[in-house]
Amino acid sequence: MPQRSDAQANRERILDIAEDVFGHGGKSASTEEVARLAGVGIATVFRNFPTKAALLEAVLVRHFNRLQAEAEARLGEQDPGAAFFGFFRHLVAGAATKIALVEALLEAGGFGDSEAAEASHALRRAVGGLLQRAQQAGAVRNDVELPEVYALLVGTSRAAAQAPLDDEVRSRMLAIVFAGLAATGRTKAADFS
Amino acid sequence: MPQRSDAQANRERILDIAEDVFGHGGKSASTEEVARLAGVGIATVFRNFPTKAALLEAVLVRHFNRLQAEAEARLGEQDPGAAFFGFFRHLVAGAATKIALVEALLEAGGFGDSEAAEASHALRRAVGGLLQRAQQAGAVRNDVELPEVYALLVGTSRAAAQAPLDDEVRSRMLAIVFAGLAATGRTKAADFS
Amino acid sequence: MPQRSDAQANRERILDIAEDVFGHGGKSASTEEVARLAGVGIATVFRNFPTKAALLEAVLVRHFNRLQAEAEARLGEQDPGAAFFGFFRHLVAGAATKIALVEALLEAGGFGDSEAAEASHALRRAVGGLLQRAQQAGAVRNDVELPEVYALLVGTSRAAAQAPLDDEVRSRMLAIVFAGLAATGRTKAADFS
Amino acid sequence: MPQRSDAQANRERILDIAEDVFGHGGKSASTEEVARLAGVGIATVFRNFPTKAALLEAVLVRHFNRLQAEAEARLGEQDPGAAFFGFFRHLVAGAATKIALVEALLEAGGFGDSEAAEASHALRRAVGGLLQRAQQAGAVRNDVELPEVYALLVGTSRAAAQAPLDDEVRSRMLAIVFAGLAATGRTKAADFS
DNA sequence: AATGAATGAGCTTTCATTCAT
DNA sequence: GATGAATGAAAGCTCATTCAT
Repeated sequence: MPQRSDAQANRERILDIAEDVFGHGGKSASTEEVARLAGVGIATVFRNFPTKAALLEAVLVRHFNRLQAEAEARLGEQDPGAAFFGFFRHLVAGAATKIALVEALLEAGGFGDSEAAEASHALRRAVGGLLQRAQQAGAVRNDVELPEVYALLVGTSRAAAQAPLDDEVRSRMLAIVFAGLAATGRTKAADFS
Repeated sequence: MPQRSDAQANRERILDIAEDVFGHGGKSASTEEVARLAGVGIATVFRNFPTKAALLEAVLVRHFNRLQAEAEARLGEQDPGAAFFGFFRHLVAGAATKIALVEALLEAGGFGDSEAAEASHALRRAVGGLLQRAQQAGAVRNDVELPEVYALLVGTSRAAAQAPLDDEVRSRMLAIVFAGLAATGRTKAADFS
Repeated sequence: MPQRSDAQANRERILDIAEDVFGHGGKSASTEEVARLAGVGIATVFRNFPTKAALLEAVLVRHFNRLQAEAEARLGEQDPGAAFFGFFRHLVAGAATKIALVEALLEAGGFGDSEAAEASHALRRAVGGLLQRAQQAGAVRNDVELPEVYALLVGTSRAAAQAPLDDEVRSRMLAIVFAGLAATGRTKAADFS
Repeated sequence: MPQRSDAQANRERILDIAEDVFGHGGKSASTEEVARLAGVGIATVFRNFPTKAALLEAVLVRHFNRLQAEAEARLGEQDPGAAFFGFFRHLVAGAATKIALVEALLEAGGFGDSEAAEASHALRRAVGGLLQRAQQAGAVRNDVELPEVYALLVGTSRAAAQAPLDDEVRSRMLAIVFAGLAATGRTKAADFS
């Protein structure tokens, strides 16, 4: 029972734990477990997030924002191909234990006009930026477009989030996708595999 | 609410509805909804499938068996490349509204030594057969192996199962994956896209 | 599935099995188990006994009637003391695995005007006859009356019906009660222990 | 429906009501009825006792502990015979409306190594203490042992718990048992009847 | 007459959410 | 603000009973 601890700190701790709990157990994990692991009362969770959906959304927004920041940071890298494929790999690797997050990734429009929808779109735009640069640099075929690339990002993340997919298989799976995305056969993309 | 209409027909209708319901809502959809949509009492569902898990398993077994039959039928086709890529496309297209089923696809071993586990492995073996023939025929790179191919099958299915992914995007997504799998650049696989 | 078997035989088999099932599991045992063990369909049970309560009652009536017959048979024995104490011991020993039956023994008035109530009263009267003769013969104290004797019969039966009460303990328990009932200390009653 | 009145008081009220409800209806009485009579929501019952079995156990433990305390208090009495027979009478009188509790009394070992098993054994030991002192004082025959005495305790309680057994009959029933337990004929024990 | 599939009410248990402290 | 006890609406599952065959 933390006394007079800063409310903001509580909110962050709840989000951290929720990300973990929902990541492992899916959205069907219980709010009470979040509260318990966060070391706060259940009512404190509901004070900060009036609804379970709101909590889930907050987790997603934060996660999307992080990914967006990561993507935008890579926009400034020298090698646009390395930037694009590196981000792709980074996102998929990070999804390994975040089932619920990945589930939400594609539901772009499913959030209504919520903050989560906006965060999701912003991430998508950032990925679009990486793709465009990679195409202009000749690292990715010019005839692919964002929707299918994004779908692949989500799909491979989803595959990686399941339990029995070890690192090596994930790597080989990505090598195939990258080969398909690469401008000239698979040679170039293989560099990032 | 039909009574005593025909036991076998009832069982099949329950399975059909359950495939639909669990396909959309995931395994968290309620058994009661299955019963209601099937037009039977809740107890009838539980008479046929003593447990919710048993119902889900029965749905999966039937689905896996269908896919396996489809895969094995294609083993006899003349063009091994067309057989492999055609089946891949077929499976992904069919996954469009079957979220939970796809979820279960990768959980392969998670069923203990149940019937579902065996059905899942049988499907995997059948896919392995298609892959092997396609490689021998030079349609698929020799350095890819079943685990990553299966992961891609699952991942792209998962991506396709989400709501706002229309046919064209799905097709273009698969074109990328097929290009990555194709033996010589993307030329060959593109034929099946 | 017995075909065209005599209906009466079915009824008897159901009663036999029900006595066993309810004896072990109490009245909360399921009717379906009775049907299964009797080798008949569930509907056959309900055709013969329109209600679970009716089945239970039929079991009780038969059991009470048997005990009554046994008691009345002993009325003709030469030694009234041996007749009384012997019947007491017989009833308690027989109760060992018949929880539900014993439960019902004391509920004399609880059956309304049903057949079971009559059977229960008839048994009670028969026990009264044995008691009276034993008292007239000087084997049982004259100041005890049927209500408390019947209560002891039921109580010791109940104790014996519980699982971990082995034969020897039951015997020693009865020896105490018999000593209390005997006219002159415990000497006489001990003869029957 | 009081809210947040006082947790401990609520817990006690639930236990009180449960003792009553299970006492009358046996363990097949519904938890929902306990909640309703206690004036709390069903979930409140399950918050305090995570399982129906746990609730039943808690009721039993409390009951056993009370009886044990009573027995031990009587260990200090001057007249060991009065202590033993008095406790016997007290326990049987108290059982009048506690069918299920009495049922549980003999199932002693049936609880695994739960708290209820320990409480039951402790009670049994306390009764053993009373018995031993009464025997040393010459108030109870030396050749009786705890198992049969305990069985009689349970059996007479069971008999007394049934509906139509009025006070006088119960008293006369006990007089018989006490006469059987008494060291020299029935003279001595009759004093406590 | 016999069957067993179908039924719906009811039970135990869980969980998001509210509210008195 | 924070707490956690209390809530009621499901959910999964069982069982006595009915009814078409």
